[in-house]
Amino acid sequence: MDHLKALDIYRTHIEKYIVLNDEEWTVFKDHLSIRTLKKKQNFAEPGLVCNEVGFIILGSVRYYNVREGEEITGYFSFENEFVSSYKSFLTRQPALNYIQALEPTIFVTFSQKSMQLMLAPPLLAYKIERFGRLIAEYYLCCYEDRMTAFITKTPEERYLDLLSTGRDVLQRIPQHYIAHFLGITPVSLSRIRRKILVSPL
Amino acid sequence: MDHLKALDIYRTHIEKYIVLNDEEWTVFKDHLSIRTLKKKQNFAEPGLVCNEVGFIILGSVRYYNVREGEEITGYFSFENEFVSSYKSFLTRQPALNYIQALEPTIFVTFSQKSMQLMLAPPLLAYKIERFGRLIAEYYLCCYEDRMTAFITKTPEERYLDLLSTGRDVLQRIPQHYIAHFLGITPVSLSRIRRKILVSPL
DNA sequence: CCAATTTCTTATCTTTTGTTAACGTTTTGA
DNA sequence: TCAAAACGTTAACAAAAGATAAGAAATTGG
Repeated sequence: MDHLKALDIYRTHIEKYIVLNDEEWTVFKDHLSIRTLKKKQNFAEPGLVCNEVGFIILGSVRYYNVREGEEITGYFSFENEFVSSYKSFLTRQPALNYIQALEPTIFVTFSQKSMQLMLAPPLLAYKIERFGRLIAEYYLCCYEDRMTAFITKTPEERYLDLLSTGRDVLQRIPQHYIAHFLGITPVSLSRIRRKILVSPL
Repeated sequence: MDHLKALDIYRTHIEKYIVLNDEEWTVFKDHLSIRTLKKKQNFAEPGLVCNEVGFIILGSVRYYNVREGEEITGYFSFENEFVSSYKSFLTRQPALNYIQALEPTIFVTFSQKSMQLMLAPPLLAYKIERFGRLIAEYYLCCYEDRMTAFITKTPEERYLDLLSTGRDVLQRIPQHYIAHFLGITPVSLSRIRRKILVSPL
């Protein structure tokens, strides 16, 4: 995967948010970097401000917190999704969570500083405001769905939802990560799976 | 509470997001409405697109879903907070939840249509893009905190957090609403409260 | 002011979930 | 390739939470 190819993919995907002409893209592109992580390396970690918003070209990450020595996985992201400890990025407060590569992962990233520069009025400001708005809205919709599921559904239902909509998530991710993502323990998820196997639906 | 007073309060509060000069305010103001709800009336409901973003001048609301005939309260908002079924507002898909006034409540609102009009390039567009970005970011930070608490904390800890940071929430809201907000049943919350009373800290 | 409703607590019983540990399988990395 | 580590399942027990019901207290709405 060479850099130009990665940037092309990025440009194509953000066209859902903002369409840049060649002049704008030239400026924007200079604010983008390629970042690669090996498996288990961190994109973000607690105590450090997350200064970047990434976009996964290839690979995947998990978001997790450490509580009483245990890792609790809260979320995953895959190809063509944005990745950031976004509250930290926005507020410049230290992050509370790790973001860790689950496999060798290639990102296109821009920094908080670049965001500020591009928001300063010359060429791109207007479109970057929109870009920032749409990224925030994208995250917000994810969170709203997830929060609603937690309030109104049982762990078993959330697992079944994941089964039906979950693309290849369940194949690519260790099951005990999925368990925490669902808000339960790995043992409990194993029980739910057996129950479903025995009496499917 | 007369309308001019309410609009003044609104203008003051949104200055955290965008500062409008008098000309801009004049235009913006024409897109604002005052909406009042009696106790138990709905700001939004399932099946209908939520076409407004409100801001509470006086009063409070709860967000809730209905599941198997039971109302499950997921969130609250009070004075000086935005109110909307925001994903519905953004996507123009029907909302999944009710938003109900907990007491007689006064809102300043703008509509989806106004948002679109103000985003169309003449005077305000740039500032409205920013406004939209900052509202989305505001919501996103709320959601991120809440989601993290759900993944990493027990119901008892979430209740203690609410006790320490909860302003007057606990005084103003029936306890069984709080219970669902914490992700547990009212009976269970009652038990947690007793446990804390018996052995505080 | 008072009856009706809502709210909170408590008790009992049931179900679900967590904890710990054991065991077999799979994956990993040197 | 092979030993170590990670992973998933299962069992047994403990702890937490849900369901239901009853009763007291508080609030509400005529």
